[in-house]
Amino acid sequence: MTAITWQQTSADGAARRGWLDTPHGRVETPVFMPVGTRGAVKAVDSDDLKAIDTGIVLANTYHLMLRPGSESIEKLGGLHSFMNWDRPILTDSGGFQVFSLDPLIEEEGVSFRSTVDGDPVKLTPESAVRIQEGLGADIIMVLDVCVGLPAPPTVVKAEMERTLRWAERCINAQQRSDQGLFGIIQGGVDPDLRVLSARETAQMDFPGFGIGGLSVGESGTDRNRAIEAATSELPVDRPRYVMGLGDPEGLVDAVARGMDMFDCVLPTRHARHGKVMTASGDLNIRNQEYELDTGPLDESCQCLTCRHYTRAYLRHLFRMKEITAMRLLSIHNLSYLTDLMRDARVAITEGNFATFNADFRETRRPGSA
RNA sequence: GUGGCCGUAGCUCAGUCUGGUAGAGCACCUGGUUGUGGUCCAGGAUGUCGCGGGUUCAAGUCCCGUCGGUCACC
Repeated sequence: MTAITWQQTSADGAARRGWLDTPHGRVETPVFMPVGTRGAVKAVDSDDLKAIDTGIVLANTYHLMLRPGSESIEKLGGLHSFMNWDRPILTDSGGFQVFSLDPLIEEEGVSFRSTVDGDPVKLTPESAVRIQEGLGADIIMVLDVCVGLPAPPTVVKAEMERTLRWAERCINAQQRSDQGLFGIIQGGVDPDLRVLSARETAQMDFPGFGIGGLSVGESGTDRNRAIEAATSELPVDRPRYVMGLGDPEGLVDAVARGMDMFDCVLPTRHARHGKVMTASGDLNIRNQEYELDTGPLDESCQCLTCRHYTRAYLRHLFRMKEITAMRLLSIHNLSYLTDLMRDARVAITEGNFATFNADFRETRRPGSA
């Protein structure tokens, strides 16, 4: 009995719908997972997330190991209890920080300088697993090396191979049986490397697979090709998680190619910067054109923000840097992506995903509003 | 009343000594941010240089006058 299982409930072309079962319940896929780096999705709380119908959230090993420390969280009863979230949680391993914080990478592990106090911090495949076991998420990730693109092919290949070696070490380090450890596929935008990485990773029999190293500046065409290459080698009965992907078009592209899970800071970060995702395209709430606009952010949205507040009011709050603006815009953007995935699931079941995809793209086009 | 200082973009002010394309920060108007540092970056619009006269090829800058503000002293 593995902690994490996934089963397909319907499909339309390559797109697929399913159930992801975890110790904290079932999540319908495809699903978007809000990012709660330090045990909180910025600007919103767990009640807000439930109102949005968030099924699962992500938290971050690197940030939580520094503060408050996984030992503290373990003593406090684990991450679920700590953050008052009784639905599934996925923790990222710190692999992305390998990319974003530019640490020293050695075969043993990676060495960072702490972003909190400047102290040297080391993360190895074994310690990444140990820390994630202390945090107690339902799904944990292997420590990988995410290479910034573009990068020399030799570097992409070498770090993809290092990720494979580290994946083995993570499996050997795992002690808890009530968590699902996902492997991560690397290989940049080279389809051959993606195939190789996926084949080797799939042989390790993980209960699910992350596709990492994307959404780091590559074109949509390159990303889709990399996803397709990786998928060709992945088992059909395991969930596929595209790490860091969050732009609406990218999500639908990935769902069309059989991807099941996504996480991204985009909806919440954009919210804090005034950018709003809507069915008729993105808009910037600080723009002057909304000064006297009494409509909702998105006519087709039923979120708390769209039910109660006007664009004019939200523009005012945002320009005045009122904390409430961040909460309300975050609620909306998270709702938009959550609802987009819900609509995709329905379309898959009804067998009209292609129509859904075409309509989505048409209405998102600039000026179509 | 006398003396000093100040008056330049919506705001706060550089630039005046030593004349040579009207500037900065903030604010304003746009764009960017993908396994999170509420940041940051990039671009754009903005002028009766208080007013009047003079000197000069050329004045925000030098000279004279004047108006307004402010401080000190009577």
